[in-house]
Amino acid sequence: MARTGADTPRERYRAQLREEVKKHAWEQIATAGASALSLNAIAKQMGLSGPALYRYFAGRDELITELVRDAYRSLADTLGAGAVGGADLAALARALRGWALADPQRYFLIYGTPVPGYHAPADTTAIADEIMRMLVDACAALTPEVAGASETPGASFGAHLEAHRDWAGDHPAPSGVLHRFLVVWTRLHGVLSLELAGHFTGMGFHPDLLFEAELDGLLAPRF
Amino acid sequence: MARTGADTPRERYRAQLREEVKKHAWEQIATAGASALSLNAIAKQMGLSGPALYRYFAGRDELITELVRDAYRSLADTLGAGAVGGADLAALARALRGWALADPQRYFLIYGTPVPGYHAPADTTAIADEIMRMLVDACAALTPEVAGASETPGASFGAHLEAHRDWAGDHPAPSGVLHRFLVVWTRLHGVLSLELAGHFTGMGFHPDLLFEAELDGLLAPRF
DNA sequence: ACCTTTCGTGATAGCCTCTAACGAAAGCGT
DNA sequence: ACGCTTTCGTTAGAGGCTATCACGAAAGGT
Repeated sequence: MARTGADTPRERYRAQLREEVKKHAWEQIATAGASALSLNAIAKQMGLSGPALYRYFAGRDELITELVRDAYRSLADTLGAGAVGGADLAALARALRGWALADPQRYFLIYGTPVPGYHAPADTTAIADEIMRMLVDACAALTPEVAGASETPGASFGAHLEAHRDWAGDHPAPSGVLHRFLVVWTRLHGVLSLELAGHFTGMGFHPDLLFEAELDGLLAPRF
Repeated sequence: MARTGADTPRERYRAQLREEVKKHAWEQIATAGASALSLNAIAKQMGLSGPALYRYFAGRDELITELVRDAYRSLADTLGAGAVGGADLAALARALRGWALADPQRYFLIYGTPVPGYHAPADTTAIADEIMRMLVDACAALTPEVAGASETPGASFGAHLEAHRDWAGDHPAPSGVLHRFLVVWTRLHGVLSLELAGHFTGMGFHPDLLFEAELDGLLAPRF
């Protein structure tokens, strides 16, 4: 199968120009953040004049949505490549960190400050689910037998998840695994986002060691 | 002492108008995010015309910086009020969550996606240090005697912090406490920011229970 | 009552998004 | 190879924004 569904030369050119626009967009985002993304400036950089790009993108919002989609896709592919031959949570976590450090603003485009009005389209959230599923799988592979008993004593969150596990779809993981996944997700995002936002700069310690320490705790039988 | 250093009626009026501008700014931020903040729109809302506000704020950036400062100040006051009579980490954490839920965009203005070029002024980071110090104090109060031994076996991050504890200033806490503070900070931020960003919506479970579960782990002798 | 400082205004430049109308170019079918 | 049709890129324009400037008006201080 052809990777791009472009038979006619027009669609070919169209897809190519769209990609070039997105390339410039990522450069702008990396250097000045997503809020500074200017469709007009991109047109100038490409030697085009102003409204030309509106033949290819309905507007700034559609371009950003496309970038969000590509970011999710890139993360899913990176995690998929980082977990070849069995779901290894440690490898997944380190792949996530590497991907985030390669372009912090790309990470923030997905997991950063949300725009109050914005709602991601269905196909984007589908990729987000795919990412979450990979992490759930890795968590399930971690504790295959004692999965249900890895709860912190006194905390009834596992029981609560038992009654609210619809979001996991048809995944056969016990609720203890789902709990572990949520903890993995939130803890990794916590260290990563603070590091990427620069809140550790000037503190002196190495953020990767903090990340590894948290990861160690996540891999333990009772997290 | 007077709370505002406004003796003359001009300074009085000036401070009052600045506050009114900030009030409208917070409303805009809460409903459309910080990137949609418009100095011009605020002027119109106040019955003023365009450039009038430039008598009171040097520009959009200065207004946002002022809002960031106020947000830090508000959080520091909230945490300070939530920890009267000894530093209680659980109370501090719940006060933090309540403050964040009251205005998610205000939380993101501090801990959200950073603008690549921006650097906070010194007095703002001073309030940030004050907040961190309150959390470090609460962590120190948690484990007064076995503080140094609460490390995860195999993870040498505590030893690393021993050599890089300059950021803690003159705080007498052992490195184990500093490690615990970092873990508290990153974990609470992890759950909170994902909840505030809406990444849990549609999942069915109650985010406060997840928060409480994480907090439970944080209060344990070995986190 | 005067003088000075401050305030708010309109005008202007430059950036942005996005729409509309027009001419040019390229692909497509015959 | 020729014409038709679709698409492309352009300029012009509306409306919004930040920010600066110069001017008149208002208010405070002496």
